[in-house]
Amino acid sequence: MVATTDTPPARRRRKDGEARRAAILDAGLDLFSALGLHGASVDAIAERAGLSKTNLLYYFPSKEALYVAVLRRVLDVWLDPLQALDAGSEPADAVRAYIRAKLTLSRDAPQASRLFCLEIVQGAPLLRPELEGPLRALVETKAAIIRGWSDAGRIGAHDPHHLIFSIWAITQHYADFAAQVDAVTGLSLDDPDFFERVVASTQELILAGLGLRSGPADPVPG
Amino acid sequence: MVATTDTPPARRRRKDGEARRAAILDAGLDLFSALGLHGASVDAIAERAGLSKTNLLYYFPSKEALYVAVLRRVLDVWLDPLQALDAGSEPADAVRAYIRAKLTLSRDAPQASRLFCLEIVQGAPLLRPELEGPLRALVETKAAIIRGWSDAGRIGAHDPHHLIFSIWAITQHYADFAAQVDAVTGLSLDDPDFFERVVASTQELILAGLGLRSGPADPVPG
DNA sequence: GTCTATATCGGGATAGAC
DNA sequence: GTCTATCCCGATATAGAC
Repeated sequence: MVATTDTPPARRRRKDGEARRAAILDAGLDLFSALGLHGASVDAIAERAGLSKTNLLYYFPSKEALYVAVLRRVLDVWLDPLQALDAGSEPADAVRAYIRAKLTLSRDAPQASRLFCLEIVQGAPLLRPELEGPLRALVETKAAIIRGWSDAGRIGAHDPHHLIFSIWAITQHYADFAAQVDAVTGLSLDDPDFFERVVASTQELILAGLGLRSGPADPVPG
Repeated sequence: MVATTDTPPARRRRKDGEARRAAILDAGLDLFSALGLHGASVDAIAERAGLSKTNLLYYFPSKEALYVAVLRRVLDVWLDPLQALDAGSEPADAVRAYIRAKLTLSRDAPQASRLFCLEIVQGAPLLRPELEGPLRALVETKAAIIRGWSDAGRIGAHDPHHLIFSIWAITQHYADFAAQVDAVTGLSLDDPDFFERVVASTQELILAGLGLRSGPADPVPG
């Protein structure tokens, strides 16, 4: 088939290719997060992405290569909110904002959270270097900020690592264990009311742990 | 070793069978928790359990049947500590004990925690009924106890479900995300010192959230 | 870039001897 | 209860035409 538009064929093809790749990555995230690396088949991913199995393997040389590509993309989203936690803000505001950002991510990108969880639970065979490098460095930076706050008496003394882990654990729980939360309560973060209650409860818990009285609620964006 | 005693052959054989089954279940837990249902092969499980693949399939009719058996066993261990949380105790003592029990489980049975996590993250396809039945009922019972405490003014007002989820999330985090905790801190719950610090931090955080401790976490009152 | 056809293989499960 | 041999299917990946 020839190019039927006046768009230069080369450019056109490349743009389609990018869209195709993105669709494949999306489909991969869907299925890998639900079924695991070995539970998801290339065939099923291809079908969801709207192309054939062989065609998918034209874009990614192998299933594992696709999996790694999906995972890399997830990790980027992952590190994002923590980057934003900065020393300049008031501690209570910074922590509140961070909790809301993490829970928003759990609501809007639960599959990314789950895939990340699957990978870590299984020992992070592929992610280990990323965790020991960039993640560790980032956590140390932020831990230093928190320690600075407590040294200045702006928050109570608390192990910064444990604080960060606790926030991660609680906020990601609502994405990773959504099936359990739903089974027990019948609710999910997609319910706006429930979402706000979870945000408030988590903020109260963490701020109380830091010895900060829970002040006025943070502004709801939107 | 052969049966050279006067033990009746039938009884003896049955006892061996039970031991075999247990060995298979152990091996299954090892591999399923590390590789997932589809990632672990019957062959590998059999090898770890010290028998042949076909022989394993004499004890369990199929891979999935074995997987379910492993999962059921995990669930029993799972529900155990929550059962122990009772209304009679002082709230602070009950919560402290529960947190310690859960973290002890995370230390001593991390694979069980991880397998459970894998299953829930993937939507709990097999466990759903158990979650909506027994687990939900148990949580409701315990939530009622907690609500009773806050109604009586013995703890601050706090959503009981969120409290339970938070405790689960934090305590299981140290088993399920052990790879990440290790990558960031270089420590694990197997380190007795680290274990005690995690117990103390978690207890302080949760108790503060319940209003059972005022101000920053400071073990020395004064 | 996309298709059809096919090579190849691992792994779950069964048959039947002992 | 345990073994050897085998069947069979699904799934990854490749070859080659268009």
